Amino acid sequence: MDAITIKDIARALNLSTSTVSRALRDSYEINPETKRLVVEYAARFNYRPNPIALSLKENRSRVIGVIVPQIANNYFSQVINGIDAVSYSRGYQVIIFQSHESYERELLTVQQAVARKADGLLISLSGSTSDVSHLRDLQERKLPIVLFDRVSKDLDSLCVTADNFTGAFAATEHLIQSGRRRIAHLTIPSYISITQERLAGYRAALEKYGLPYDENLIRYSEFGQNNVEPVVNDLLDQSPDAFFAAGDRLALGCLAALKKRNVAIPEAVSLIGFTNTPVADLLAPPMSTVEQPALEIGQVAAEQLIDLIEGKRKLAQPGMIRIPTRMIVRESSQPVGNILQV
Amino acid sequence: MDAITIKDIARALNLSTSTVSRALRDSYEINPETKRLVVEYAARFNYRPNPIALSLKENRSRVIGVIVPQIANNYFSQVINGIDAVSYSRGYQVIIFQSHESYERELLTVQQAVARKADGLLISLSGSTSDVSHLRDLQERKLPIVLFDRVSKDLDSLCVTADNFTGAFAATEHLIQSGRRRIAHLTIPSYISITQERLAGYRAALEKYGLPYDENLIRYSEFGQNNVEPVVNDLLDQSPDAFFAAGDRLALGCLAALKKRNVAIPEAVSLIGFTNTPVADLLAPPMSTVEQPALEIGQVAAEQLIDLIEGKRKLAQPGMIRIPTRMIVRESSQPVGNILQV
DNA sequence: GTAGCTTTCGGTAACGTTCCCGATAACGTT
DNA sequence: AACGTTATCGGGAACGTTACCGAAAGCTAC
Repeated sequence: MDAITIKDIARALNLSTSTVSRALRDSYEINPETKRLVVEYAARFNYRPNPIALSLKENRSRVIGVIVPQIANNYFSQVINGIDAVSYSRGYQVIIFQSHESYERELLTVQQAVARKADGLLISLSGSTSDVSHLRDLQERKLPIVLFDRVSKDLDSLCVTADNFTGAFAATEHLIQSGRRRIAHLTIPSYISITQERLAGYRAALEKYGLPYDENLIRYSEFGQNNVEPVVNDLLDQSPDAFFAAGDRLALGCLAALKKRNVAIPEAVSLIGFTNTPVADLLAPPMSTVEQPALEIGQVAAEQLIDLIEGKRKLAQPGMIRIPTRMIVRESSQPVGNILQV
Repeated sequence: MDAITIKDIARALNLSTSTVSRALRDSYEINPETKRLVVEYAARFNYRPNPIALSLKENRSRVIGVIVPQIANNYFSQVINGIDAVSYSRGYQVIIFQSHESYERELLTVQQAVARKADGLLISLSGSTSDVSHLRDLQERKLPIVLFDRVSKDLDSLCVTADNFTGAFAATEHLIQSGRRRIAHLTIPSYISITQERLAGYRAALEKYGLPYDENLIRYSEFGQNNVEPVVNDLLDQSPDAFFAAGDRLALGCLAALKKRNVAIPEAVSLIGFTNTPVADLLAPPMSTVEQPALEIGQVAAEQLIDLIEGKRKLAQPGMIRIPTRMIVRESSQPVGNILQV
């Protein structure tokens, strides 16, 4: 037995489909008695409106497309949780796509989302995306888009990110204040906005304390933990006394590489990550981190997008919403003299 | 401008929609010249068939519904990656739903997936699900369903899980062989199948070595790291010399609780988890784990489901596919005398 | 030269739903 | 008594696509 339709109800009750439709939507022009009949019958046979038929008819779907580089990343899955919670409570369904850090896959998934008539898109750009014209096209076709985390200034859209500058500034300042002078910065490929913001925060902190900005201490690493190790090894030749890693994977990869080389943390080098892993204080040593409010970013992004979809906010009103970060100092970035106290 | 449809092409080329449709599907009964015209025009205006219209017409959607308790869990996100890879290459799209370990949410999401005309369902049961009649109903309506990880014997479906019994047996045996005698087992609520399988493996290993099975050493914990701590504290009163945690969250929660109580690992108690976290060897101490092949479970489950959907496998042919686990011994379960060697 | 075949296309219904336009009564108004 | 109003319902089209049925034109074959 397949699902019951409005036609089945109409046939069974000797009514027309339009009457049944109106009865179910509680239209004023239907006799209360008829309404009762229809509603009861529908309830008895567990009638559910077919969302596909509705999508076809109304050219909308009550679906939000979410495109992230990777689901298997605690940061993104927490963002998705935030998106999910808000969408759910406002009557939208979420479809998740992964770009796998590939520009081509991002293009494909965006097309799929559009084909599925998603009412709006929530996107964190892939690491290899440097051209956002595919998104600009969609925006010109009036498709609501909100970017989060990995945003781009080349697109006039609403963006929701962590306060990367302030977070990076605080992390760097913390390292400087705990006596570090040669602070390496490990970050992700550079088109992505967050890279530049964090780099700017790092640089601003150096400047504040009169430290030189040494390009040899900046390294870009591709994604994936395995790619981090050679970069870290390479950086060690510059004899840094601290690492500031600009991302989740980077921080863990950095930690793993340093441990493999038997570099003492925090005695030899200090380490602080820009991340969101819940196990940071279970690591060896417990890792200092700048925490991004992933859940909140997801919630805010979803709220903004749905406001956009429902016309509560005007389209093409770009802007940047920054959610504050929180620095958590743990053992990995203690000043050397203080280690025993911890 | 909205997306171009078959009608637009027909109008522009002075053809009928049926001709255009057939031309695009490369039907033999269309003049090659006409075909060329249509295909070129479609390519030029970037025509994409509307999947919603197709779903409505064919009562299928090329969509697989995946229902997991939580996305923000490395195990599940890896499974999803496996599902995603296979589905993608076989032309299916994946829609992910979260049950948030709630039976009610599971019911709801299943209904949504069905309403969206998912061609099949891939489900890992929620922790509070003890009744699977909602799934049995769907199965009787010929909807292909494959369970993974958290499966139920009350449903005659294909199941894909890790080899929980063998994995738990190996973990317990390893603890025994490294000199532990009072091995606590921390596990999740008991309706779920994996609980029972792992418990059975644990018990079998005890029996093999003539150790008593002490129910006081078995504890069930709800999900969420915060819920683990009181359970661990309670267990410590039974003076165990080892912990075998049956899940991702449990192992981490256990580690956190033990560290908080300053219980030395592995000197005082040994710890081994049944988990999938990529940071296990970065923890303090590096945590021994029984690794579940999450990616492979996802791949196999997706393959089985798609075979089912495409009729390559007969329906209602229940079975259990067990994917081997792999035990990785790290410092947290070293015999006390050996610690310094590591 | 007529029957039958092939080639190539068009028309229409159908999937489930909503919305617009009527239609039919019963009723009230003047 | 003629007309407008209200309450209640049905019919049809439309969303994009495909499948079935048919139909015209040209051809072959007897």
